[in-house]
Amino acid sequence: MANNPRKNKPSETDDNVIPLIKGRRATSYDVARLAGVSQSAVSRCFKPGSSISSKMRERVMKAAKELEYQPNAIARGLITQRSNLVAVLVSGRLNLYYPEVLFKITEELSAAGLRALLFTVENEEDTEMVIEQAWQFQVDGVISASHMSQDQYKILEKRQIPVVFFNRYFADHPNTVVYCDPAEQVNELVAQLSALGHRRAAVITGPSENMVSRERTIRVQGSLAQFGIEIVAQAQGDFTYESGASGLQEIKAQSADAMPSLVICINDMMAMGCMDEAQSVLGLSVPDELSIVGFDGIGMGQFASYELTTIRQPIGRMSEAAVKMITDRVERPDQSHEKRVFEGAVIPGGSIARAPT
Amino acid sequence: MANNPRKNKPSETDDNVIPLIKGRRATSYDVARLAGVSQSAVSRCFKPGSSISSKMRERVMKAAKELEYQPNAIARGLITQRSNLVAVLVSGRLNLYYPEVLFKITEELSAAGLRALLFTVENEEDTEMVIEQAWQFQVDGVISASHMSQDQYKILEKRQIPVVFFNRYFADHPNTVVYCDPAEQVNELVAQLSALGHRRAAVITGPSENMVSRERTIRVQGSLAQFGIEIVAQAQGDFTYESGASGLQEIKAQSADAMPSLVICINDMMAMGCMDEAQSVLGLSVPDELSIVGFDGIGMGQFASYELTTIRQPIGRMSEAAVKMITDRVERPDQSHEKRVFEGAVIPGGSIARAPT
DNA sequence: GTGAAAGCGCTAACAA
DNA sequence: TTGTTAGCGCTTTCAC
Repeated sequence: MANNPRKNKPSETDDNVIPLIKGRRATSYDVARLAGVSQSAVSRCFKPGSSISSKMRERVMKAAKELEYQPNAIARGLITQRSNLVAVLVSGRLNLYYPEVLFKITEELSAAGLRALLFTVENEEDTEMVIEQAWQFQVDGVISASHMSQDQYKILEKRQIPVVFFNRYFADHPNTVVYCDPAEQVNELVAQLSALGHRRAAVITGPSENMVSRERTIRVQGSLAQFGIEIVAQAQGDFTYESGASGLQEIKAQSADAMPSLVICINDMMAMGCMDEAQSVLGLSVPDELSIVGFDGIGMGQFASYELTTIRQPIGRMSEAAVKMITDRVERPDQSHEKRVFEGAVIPGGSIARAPT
Repeated sequence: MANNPRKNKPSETDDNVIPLIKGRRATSYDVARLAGVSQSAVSRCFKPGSSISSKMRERVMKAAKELEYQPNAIARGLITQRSNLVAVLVSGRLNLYYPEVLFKITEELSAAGLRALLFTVENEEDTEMVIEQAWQFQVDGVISASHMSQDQYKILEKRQIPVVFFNRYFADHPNTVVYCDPAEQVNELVAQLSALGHRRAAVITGPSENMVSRERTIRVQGSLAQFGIEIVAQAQGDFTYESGASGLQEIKAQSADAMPSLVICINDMMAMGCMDEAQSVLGLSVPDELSIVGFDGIGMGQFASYELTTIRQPIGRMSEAAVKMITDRVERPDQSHEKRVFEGAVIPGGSIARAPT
């Protein structure tokens, strides 16, 4: 760096000649010099809870303000081995079809003094790259709301980077997880549907490798069985609007003789696609001829065109929990794994009615 | 750091005693020692385009792989004065009502080798804080898709942090900007509407302090005037679905005697709210009794319940441009300001029809 | 309570 | 081509 004349510890001669090179950001040394104190004193002023006299603090802060000094988080991270960066992994689909999640997580991280390093992940190779990037940037932790293989997780584990899974986990490998298991609410909702006379249902699931989809599907199947409602057709979607629409067509094909009176979609976005397809294409009125329910509780589901009956996830509390779990594990890396399970909440809507006779 | 016995340049005795402390991440020194080369040789291997022999590279890479070494981006950033971090500022509303934007920007940043440090901004004070945070983290640049005052911008300017504004700019202050001016497309669409016999229109605007809203409103007003279409009512919304709905009510109140045959909403989300309100609450059929158009071209607008006629922004190309402009200015900070203006594209939909007679 | 000094992991002169 | 060396800006002992 010969072309940068700057030195961390300026010589006596520099002292008066160059109070502050124009355009260069002030360092703790600049502040120290201006305040006439040692550099470590400046450092202490910016570290909460260090022993320092009030006159010292005052002098330093005055100089700092004058130079617009703010500690360099990168340099701090280098020495403290804490970057205050958390990698947040989301898939494009998640963000498009459930934007609330990313938003809430970022807010909670921010409230905890952490910054979100955002990564969008579309496939396994992306995840691979993202893990390396996160490692290079010394992230303190990872919140993963996208797909991650067990092998990939093991890399993070070996590197001792705390990971919190958001709405997914490995059943056969210990991990820290926050998710929503709406078992009770599924029962509650299916009970309602049963009381409304529904006896023949169809299900539109998400991708088979997706945890959330699998869990919800199992809950739904269990509840339907318990209430004696038959599953006459089942289609697999990919959480998108379009797949909700095509899913309904598939259901129709599967049950050529008699359509079910109820379609349970494993997320709201598919439920919306399904509803539109029913009304616009198949000419089935919702809810009079076909009842539809979803999962998630996304904002759009409540638009007047849909008024979707659904089971909401407590995204705010889940995000808060995820961040808390990360910070806990950053503080104490030996902390054991933990699984925090939240309940859902049935959101009544206009998309269900008494089964047609 | 007395409890960390590690030294960057290990003494001879360390050499054999501690090949690699368990659980600690490998540094370039560890790799150098294992490969039996100097530390700077390791550094060179990881810097593309540096002169190094192939056998050296091979040896180093072998050792690096063995130790799972990846260069520390934080330390690198400290010395190169380049963090490879770009602050991305979005408002919660933008992300909820236009999630494509954040997604695209992040993807493009990633393709350019930059990481997105995500900040959600709700108000002026947030922006203030975010600017300080970004400064502390030594971000190479800022992409702002949320509100920022001119004073706040000047802080960034003084600190020589390149800023690219996404769909907003200061008219009276030089700045670097990417935005969409759909002047042509507004004309094109209004011409169509005129041909369909519309003579009385209403407009639902966004917040008056919002650039995008103001620009679009002006374009719309100009075009309507040009085609001799009267604006019989105008309501102000805040880009949300709800404000689209209430906006229509306000329009109805303003034009008690005779409703307009056309409502132009300044974004899609309000258009959707407006459409739902028209059909579900006011019992006005869209498009037969009321034509509605929007702006943005969000995915949801194309759902079968809406099939919104709208003017799309080329988000992908705009994001690409924004990232290019940032990287250019990181390379050469003296680069002059630039304004890249994109056109829109009319997306035909089912939300407009011949004006009722 | 304060300052001196070491060093976090890396890059980039410079010398060999 | 390779090694030596001097920092990047900060935190944290350790003396005083």
